[in-house]
Amino acid sequence: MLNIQGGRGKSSAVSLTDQAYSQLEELIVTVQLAPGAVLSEATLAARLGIGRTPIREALHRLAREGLVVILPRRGILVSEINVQSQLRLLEVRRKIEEVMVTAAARRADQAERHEFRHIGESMLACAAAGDDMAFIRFDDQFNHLVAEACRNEYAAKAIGLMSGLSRRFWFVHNQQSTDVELAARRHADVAFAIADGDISAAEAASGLLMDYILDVTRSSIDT
Amino acid sequence: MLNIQGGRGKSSAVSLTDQAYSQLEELIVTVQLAPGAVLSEATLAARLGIGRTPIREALHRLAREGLVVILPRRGILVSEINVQSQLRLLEVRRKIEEVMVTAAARRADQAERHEFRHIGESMLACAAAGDDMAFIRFDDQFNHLVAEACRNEYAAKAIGLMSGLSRRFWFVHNQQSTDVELAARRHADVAFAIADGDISAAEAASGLLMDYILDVTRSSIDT
DNA sequence: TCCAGTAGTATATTGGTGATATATTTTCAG
DNA sequence: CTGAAAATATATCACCAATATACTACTGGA
Repeated sequence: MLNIQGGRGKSSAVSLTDQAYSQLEELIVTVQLAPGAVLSEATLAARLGIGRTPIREALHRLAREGLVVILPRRGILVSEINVQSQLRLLEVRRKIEEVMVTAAARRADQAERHEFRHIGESMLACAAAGDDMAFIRFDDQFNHLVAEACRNEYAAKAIGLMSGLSRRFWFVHNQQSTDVELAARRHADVAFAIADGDISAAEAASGLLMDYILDVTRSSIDT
Repeated sequence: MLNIQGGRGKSSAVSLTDQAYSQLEELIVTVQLAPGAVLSEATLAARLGIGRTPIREALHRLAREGLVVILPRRGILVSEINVQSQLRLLEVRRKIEEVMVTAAARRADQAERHEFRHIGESMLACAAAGDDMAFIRFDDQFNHLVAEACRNEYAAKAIGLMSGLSRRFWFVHNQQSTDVELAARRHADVAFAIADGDISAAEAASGLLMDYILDVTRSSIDT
């Protein structure tokens, strides 16, 4: 039989597949593995010091997210960065974020609302201090908190499909063309609206945030 | 080296993983593998007559879609059907479908518009004839056509994440409570709006279709 | 002779199998 | 009731198979 309830024991043990996935995603998102780079399961297995099976499963996950392309029996290559593709991604990401943000404004508990306010204020502080790296960390926290507070696992999973490509695009283009002050303002407005439970304000702020991201994405065509 | 362009040769060869995935999804969606059923990689491998590796990869895909739950080192079970969960799913599916349908109305080519009209008319004919099974097949065609015509791979993938759970829910509940006439009317309105390239009509029709699906889902609570 | 084209062979890479290691639950003796 | 051991399941590994490309030698014609 099977104990359906599941153990209260630590299920935190991270599988090698998860480790491989995290490491590879980080390498690709930060373009340490550059777009167009040719990979192989064997090479990566040697590089990360684990067997081929976890590497293989991790690569299939990354392929689903569009970060690598698997050419059966030929090899694996890191996908190219494509602005048109990114614009299509934002077309649907905008709507999903809207759902998540309004749901979070409706459903977040008190602890989460405090956390939203804290993150919003921290983002503004980072912008004032010009600390880009700290801002990016808070942005990560913000995204995870929204995913949890919206109480909608399907929206969270759908966004998760796109987060890798979005993060890589941001990583490559923010260095040159990002206005951290404005980015922080747009994010903080969303965070405060959720903290206040103001649904229509959250929806409006989310729209403005996505407009901003869209502008940055479009402007990257010229550079 | 690696020929990036790739071969013009047939890449249609279906992997065992794909076969296992298709078969298992069908078994679960049609509840031949009932919710709560306990599975194991070894059992399924024997049942489908293939090795454990393809089974394993297929099960991980199904877990992403929420059709099975993997309990690490303990077992695998077919997920339960949950109306509340289905309502959360529809909350986000509604928005993604809206994006896809409006995009399809904007971007479909002539051949696709003809196909949309044909499918819409066929659905109405099925309803008039009371042929449920034929209607379901056209619904499948319709969904695939929308995914292709909207020219947005990210929306298509996001919907794909949810299609398994949606199909199973429909499979279980339609036998008792579906009004095929109305379902066909709602679907056909969307199809015709796309065929005409009428974006706002497509958006409105999509909303009505989702309202209908939401009604059916909510009404299943009482039964 | 020299070059283009082609068939055949070698190599590299993923796809897939079955065995082994490890973790979790269950059972049963004390 | 407690704890050790058996049972059972996945997680991982090492190996083999299938296949696509790259390379090489050969052939035929100008």
